[in-house]
Amino acid sequence: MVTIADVAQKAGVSISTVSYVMSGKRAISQETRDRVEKAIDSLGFSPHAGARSLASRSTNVIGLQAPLRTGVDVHVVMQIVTGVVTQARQHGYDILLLASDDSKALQRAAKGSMVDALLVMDVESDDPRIDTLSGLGHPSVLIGLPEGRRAVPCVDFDFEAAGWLAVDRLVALGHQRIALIGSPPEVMSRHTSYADRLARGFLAACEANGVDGTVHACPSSAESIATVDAVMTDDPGITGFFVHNEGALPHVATTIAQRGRRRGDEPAIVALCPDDVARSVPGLADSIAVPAEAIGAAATDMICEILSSGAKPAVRLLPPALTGAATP
Amino acid sequence: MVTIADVAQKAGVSISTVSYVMSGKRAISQETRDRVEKAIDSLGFSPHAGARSLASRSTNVIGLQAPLRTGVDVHVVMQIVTGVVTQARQHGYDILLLASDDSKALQRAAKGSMVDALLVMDVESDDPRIDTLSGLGHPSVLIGLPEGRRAVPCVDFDFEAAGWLAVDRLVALGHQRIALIGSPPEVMSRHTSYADRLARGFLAACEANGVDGTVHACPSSAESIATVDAVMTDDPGITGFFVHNEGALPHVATTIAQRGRRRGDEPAIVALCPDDVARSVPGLADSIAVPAEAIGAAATDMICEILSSGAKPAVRLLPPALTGAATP
DNA sequence: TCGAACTTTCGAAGCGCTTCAACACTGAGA
DNA sequence: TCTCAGTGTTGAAGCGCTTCGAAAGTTCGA
Repeated sequence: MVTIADVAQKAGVSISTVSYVMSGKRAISQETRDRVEKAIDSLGFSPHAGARSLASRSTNVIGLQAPLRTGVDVHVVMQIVTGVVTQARQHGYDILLLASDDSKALQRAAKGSMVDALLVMDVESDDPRIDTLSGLGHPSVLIGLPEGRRAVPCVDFDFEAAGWLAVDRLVALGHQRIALIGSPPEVMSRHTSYADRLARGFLAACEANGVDGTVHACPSSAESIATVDAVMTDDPGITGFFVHNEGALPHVATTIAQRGRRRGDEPAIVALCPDDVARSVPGLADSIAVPAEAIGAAATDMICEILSSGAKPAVRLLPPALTGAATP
Repeated sequence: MVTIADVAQKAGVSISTVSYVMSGKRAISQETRDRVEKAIDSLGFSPHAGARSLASRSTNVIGLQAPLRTGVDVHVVMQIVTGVVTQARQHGYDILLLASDDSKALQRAAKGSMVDALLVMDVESDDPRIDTLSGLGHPSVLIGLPEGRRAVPCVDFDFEAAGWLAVDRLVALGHQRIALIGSPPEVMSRHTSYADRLARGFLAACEANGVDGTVHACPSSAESIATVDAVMTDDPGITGFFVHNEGALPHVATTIAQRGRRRGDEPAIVALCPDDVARSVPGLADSIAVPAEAIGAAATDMICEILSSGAKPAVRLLPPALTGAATP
């Protein structure tokens, strides 16, 4: 293993000089700097992360707690993680993937000085991890928006605004009765933050626009077909659909189109999902992109800012935007 | 921060005794052990990971290079990662998620002593990372099966056997003309290892069974519908389908069923995908589960074994198994 | 010419842990 | 009684790095 001492010897300087060349924390003459850098390159030196973290009391690692259970929204989770990892590297950080999504894992990472900060995904309204985090003394950012905002920095998509946007669009297309085909029943009934916020925005917008809006939980498998069938049978007047359910989307889109054709009207669907998912489903009027990768990147930016400049905790909601009609 | 010295003082023993209690590397009397453990608990001590890695020259971290690009097989990637993370924790390891999927990232992690070993996913037939790995001096396991097996340990699903199994099943169901609806064209044309192996097994089994088999690349979006349409039009005699394309599966299943109904026969589909994906798609005859989580776990087990007992590199292929008919 | 004020480089003290050699005991065998 | 093996515990030497205080060298104004 090449150590900083080897580099120092080769460059004919002291160990501390090498260290200062690398960190830039003290002025070093150009000539010396060149010599040291050449030595570093030619020896292929890279500093021992453990030694560095021991001496500097920081690891340059961020812990990421991601919901690894398969199920809803794999694409979204994946893209958020991608955004986090990519952006972290930009800032010179690496990502430690935390296993279980409990408080224990967070504590282990923090107290063992394995990470400088923590990023927690899939936060629920009354998540016990929030308390854990505040007791930990490590900076942290939540991806998600818990109820009764505590003084914890959060980053999320503005689901409420997305609800409004979808309704506005469907109304503009001339639809008077609108249904939100949403998350699976288990997500709805846990009152997961994003599902609640979406429904809230959706219903408020319906009322503001003077149109009829209903919210329906929907399994994310093929069973979604039955759900949609039931909705369309119960109220044949519904012609506008706002779908937020990645797994169900292909089934739902097909079903709605078929039944619409059969009864002779033209239902419209606005989907809320990542862009590439929308693109792979035919027959969508429009879609609202969940900017999953951007969410991950934003959360990472925020935590890096807190780490470097001690920035204040803040809540950041990324605004929704309509994407033009997808696959015809 | 609580250090080992605090624990030692509280327990009235030396630092080294505390260390030996934790590592179990030397005999310690039960009485002393109890006292130390009580001190550890009451102080909430957890050792500094950096200090530990500096002194012991091992990090208890495994680097995982996962293909984070969205696209094909998000579920599979996700499940493999889950398997890896979960199993690693069982063995006392944590996972460092490597950003870009190039050699640089591997070198950075290894040479910086950030990890004890490397796990590399999505390996292609002639992947340059294989050479990088052998030059690194760190144990590593590939998830995937590169061509011309080098002396690198590999874990993967036995795609070739899966090809045989699917054909056997379709033949048993009475189908005489069979099509493999496979990966997207870009995957096929890169000669990605798994796609090749699947096709090889499929074609060999067709020949052995004396049935007609053809292989078709297929986009993983709704465009897959056109592909299947074309296949069924070109050769109306094809009634058995073997689908290995997660994104296309819902579309393909629907299309095949519809056209089959229209022309009055009963095509059968065997899908190759994770179990829960299969369950969410209606109309599958059977499916062959890709045991993604098990693959991740197996790879992790293998690398841990190499780390602990210096086990020999080996290739391990997980066998396919038919899962009973899915959603009716 | 002298010292103040810089600039550039260095020495050494840790950071918190592991581990080796060695020490202090105990009990058993000679 | 003395030695010897075995058991349990300790002191101290690092592991490779950062960083502080200070030394050495330079420049400049008085």
